[in-house]
Amino acid sequence: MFDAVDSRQSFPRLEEEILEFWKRHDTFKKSVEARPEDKPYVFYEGPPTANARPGVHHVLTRAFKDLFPRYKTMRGYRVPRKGGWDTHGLPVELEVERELGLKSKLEIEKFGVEEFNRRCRESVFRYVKEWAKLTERIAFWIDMDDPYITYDNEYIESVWWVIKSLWDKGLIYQDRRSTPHCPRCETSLSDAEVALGYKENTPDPSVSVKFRLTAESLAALGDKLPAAGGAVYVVAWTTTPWTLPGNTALAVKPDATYSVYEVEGSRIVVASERRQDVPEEATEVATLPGSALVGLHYEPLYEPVTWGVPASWFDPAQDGRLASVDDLGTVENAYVVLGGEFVSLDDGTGVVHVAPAFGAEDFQLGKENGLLFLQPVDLRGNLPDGSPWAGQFVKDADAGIMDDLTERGLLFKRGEIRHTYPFCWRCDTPLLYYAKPTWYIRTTAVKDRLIESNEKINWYPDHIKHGRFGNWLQNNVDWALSRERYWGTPLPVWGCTSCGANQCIGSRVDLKERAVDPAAVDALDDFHRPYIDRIELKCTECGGVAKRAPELMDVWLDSGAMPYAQWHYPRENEEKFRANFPADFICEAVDQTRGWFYTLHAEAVLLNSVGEAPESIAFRNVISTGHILDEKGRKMSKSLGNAADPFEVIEQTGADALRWYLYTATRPGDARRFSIKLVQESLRRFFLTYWNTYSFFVTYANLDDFDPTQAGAGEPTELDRWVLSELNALVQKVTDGLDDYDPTTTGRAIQDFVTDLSNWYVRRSRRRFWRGEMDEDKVAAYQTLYTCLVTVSKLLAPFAPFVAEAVYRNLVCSVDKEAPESVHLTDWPEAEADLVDQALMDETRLVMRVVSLGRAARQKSQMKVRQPLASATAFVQTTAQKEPLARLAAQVTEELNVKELRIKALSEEFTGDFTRPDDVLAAAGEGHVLAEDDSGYAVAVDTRLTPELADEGVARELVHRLQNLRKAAGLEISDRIVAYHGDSERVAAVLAAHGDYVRAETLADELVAGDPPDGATAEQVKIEGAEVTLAVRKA
RNA sequence: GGGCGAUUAGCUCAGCUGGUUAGAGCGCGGUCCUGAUAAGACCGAGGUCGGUGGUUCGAGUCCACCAUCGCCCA
Repeated sequence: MFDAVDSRQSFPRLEEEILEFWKRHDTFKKSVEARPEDKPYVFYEGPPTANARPGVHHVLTRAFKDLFPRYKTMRGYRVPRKGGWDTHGLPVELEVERELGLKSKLEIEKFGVEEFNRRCRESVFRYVKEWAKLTERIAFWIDMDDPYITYDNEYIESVWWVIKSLWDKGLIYQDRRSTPHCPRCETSLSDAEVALGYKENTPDPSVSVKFRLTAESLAALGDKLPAAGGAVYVVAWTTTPWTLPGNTALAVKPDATYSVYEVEGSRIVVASERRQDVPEEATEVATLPGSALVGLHYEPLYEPVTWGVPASWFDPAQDGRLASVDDLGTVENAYVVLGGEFVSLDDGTGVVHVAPAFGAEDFQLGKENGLLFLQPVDLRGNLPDGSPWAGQFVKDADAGIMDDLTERGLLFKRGEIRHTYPFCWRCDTPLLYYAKPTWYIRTTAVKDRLIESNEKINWYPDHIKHGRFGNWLQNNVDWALSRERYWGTPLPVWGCTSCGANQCIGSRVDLKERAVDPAAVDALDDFHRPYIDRIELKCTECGGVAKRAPELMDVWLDSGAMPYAQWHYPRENEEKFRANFPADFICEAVDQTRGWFYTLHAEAVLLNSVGEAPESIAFRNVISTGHILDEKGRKMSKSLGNAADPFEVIEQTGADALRWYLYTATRPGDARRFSIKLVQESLRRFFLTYWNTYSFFVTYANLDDFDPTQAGAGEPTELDRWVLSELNALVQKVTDGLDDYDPTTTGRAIQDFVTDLSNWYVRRSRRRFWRGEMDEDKVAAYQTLYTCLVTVSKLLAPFAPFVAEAVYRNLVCSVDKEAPESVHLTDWPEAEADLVDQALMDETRLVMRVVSLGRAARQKSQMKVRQPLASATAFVQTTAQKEPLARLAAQVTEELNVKELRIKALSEEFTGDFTRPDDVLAAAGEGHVLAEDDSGYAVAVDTRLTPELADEGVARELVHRLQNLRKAAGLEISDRIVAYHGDSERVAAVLAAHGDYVRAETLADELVAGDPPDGATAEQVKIEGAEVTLAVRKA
């Protein structure tokens, strides 16, 4: 006996029971350990940070992350799934800063780094309970008992090893370069981080500024200008007025033509192509080539030296390194006009303002040309004390600077533009490009390998491979590694306080060997700041004392090091690491393209290139999921308040329905609109259909004491063969689809099968289950439906682990004590190719089409289906289609409730290629009503009723009414009844002829004419227009 | 400014290598069926397949340009 199945099952409750079962039986662990160790399938968990609540978008990736390991497990692979937590970095610090009300690094240091970091460590697991709960509730099977945690000393030690491996090959270097800098967090950001924070339509000033040529330069121009006239100004354009105090050069395009205009009493120089930006009243007095301007000097707008800003220059004698300058006059290229092909004439004035302390190109120009270097902005983005805008943030100082220039007559034009500008991805402060010393990984050294090994990775969706990710690799720049912060993996570099030599350590052992006080290293139980900073090393060059470089590492480096660090490789677990590298499968949202996907890839390629990683890829297959949008197509975000709470959804629909929706709604890479209504639809449309089919089976199987292990095979009908053919075709399709990492079309195929199973197979087979005796036909029907339900439960297991489990346990475990106790411990079904009969499947589609047309014809004729008709005539296209349709005619006649199906081929009835419906109708015969479809198939029904047919119709009507009454009376399906009918000659006559039929259908022991007794369930009905009372009571 | 992706019914989505009159589900109106079904069937309303050109005997599908949206880059 199977457990009774409630067709009104609450799925959330069911799932909670299954969760209990899994917990009690340790099913996850068993599913991993049941598979051989020498057949691994490797999954990497991209670690989340548990310092915020999980959302629906986390369910999305986790649903996909869960599916493939489950599938591969059933295919016989061992799939360990080690969890992980990302615990470092700016996001964590910011959260703690907010709580403590700290606003700057100075305040953090006053507060104390030790306590600050302690709080960071605490905060990262603040929402770990919610994460654990969600993980469990959606059946994301992952080992949370032994996760890797990026703040563990072991993890940090492995990350150090990564750096040391690269350091030894010269791939880590420090350089002063223009780096994106967050003035609030006071730290550099990597390209990847900058990419997270671009904002469109950001307003900025757009100003053109006049730089006055020196008298000497004016003289040098000599006769290229008209003799008369006053000062000459070169006009440069910028959107960052605050960088103007740092200006030390201008650049023009040497082969472009520049015009000299006279306007408002002065002469200005602007590229001739930019005439439209000059007032109309300006008159051109001369033109000169850009090359004529190169080498001229101009007067600085500001003299930051007088504010106390130290001056330096790019000393060519020292490879362009910065050297301090006491007297600006000694620098030849101070405030000079340079020539540069990069200068654009598409916007601005054709003259570029150069401030080496800020822009990347500017810095490079400075290096190449021995320019002055002035940095009049501190790391917090404020102007210096001696300046007129002392302590003002640069963006706030813009206005003051523009006012000042206006007053001095040096502002040529002032406006506003809107463009895309980068902001800090965490704290939303506008980023400043800022030249300062930063540590880099020389990823550009392995750029070709990065691109080459990307070819070995299988991307879903595939356009990411050469699109977004490939382009990113093509544009690779060195990875800015260092962060001037507190909570993160410390950079393992120590610099000598006497000779300046740097050394890098790769382990605790290294550290101890080189330490001034080795005992202090033994006593070190936390590798974080400030403790690590207290360790001093002996300089390897001069024997002096080396102190740790103050920087931390980019938190993304932690994440990319996870293949090694999760095992504490190479200090431990060499074999585990080798067995688990690279991953077969990873999955994250598309924003990880330049995040985790890149860091994993970059670190694998780097380590492989220095001989430390066995492969040049970290993962073979990757699914990148799209974003989840709200109902209106907007991105879900906390600030909009439109983020759906996954727990709420699950409470209403269950986790399986949510998972199913996420798999089947759109291809994984596409953005998707989410609403609970859509999840409810997937529940109704798919799960309820499957569940009801299952419930139907159990109801009748229990009535018949059907035991699939004892009953034998029975005698399968064409219908059975058909559905088994469809089933095996489905198994093949699902297997291929999942091998191809495509759960979407695969899930839809399962859905289509279940629809056919319910709406055709079961619908067409119902009577076989109702019939009294257990004959071979009935056994075949049971076995067939049983096979379908059980096989689908296995196919469904990776997608909808709960429902699959419930069906499997009840259908299989209750009758087979030898069977695995969980569907997740079973083997994946094999498609039996010899059961797939394509011709039969095609023929059945033809039957369905004919039935559909027949129903349309009945609809047109206004003849209820309950009323039997003499015949239907099907018009198929070709002679060849007649035979199979005739063979399957019983399915049509039953479904259409006609006595006979006549079959005609259009190709035989008509010649020529055009057939009018009228002709077809005529061919069907008198009294027919016709329906035809777009493809030229047609079915006609004969609407002429004989008295016998009419009687049968009444009998059917009586059965229908009595069945409704049974239901209304709340009777069990197998209860026997006594039926009553009021006085009606018509009814009496019909029952005289069809009484046996009515009794059999309604399980009536007696059909009594006359008034029903008290307690019977009665109803007034109309039979052929006459009122009749019908009633039933339990016999 | 450049790159990638998307744009098909009110909504969510199919539509393979070009091939008659473009589909499904939900929703809406109607009819029917039903002792598994919160279901199902049939009919109907609802589409200039984002736009404009082009290639072709033939374009939702291929090409070019444009528009809108999303993501990414400068």
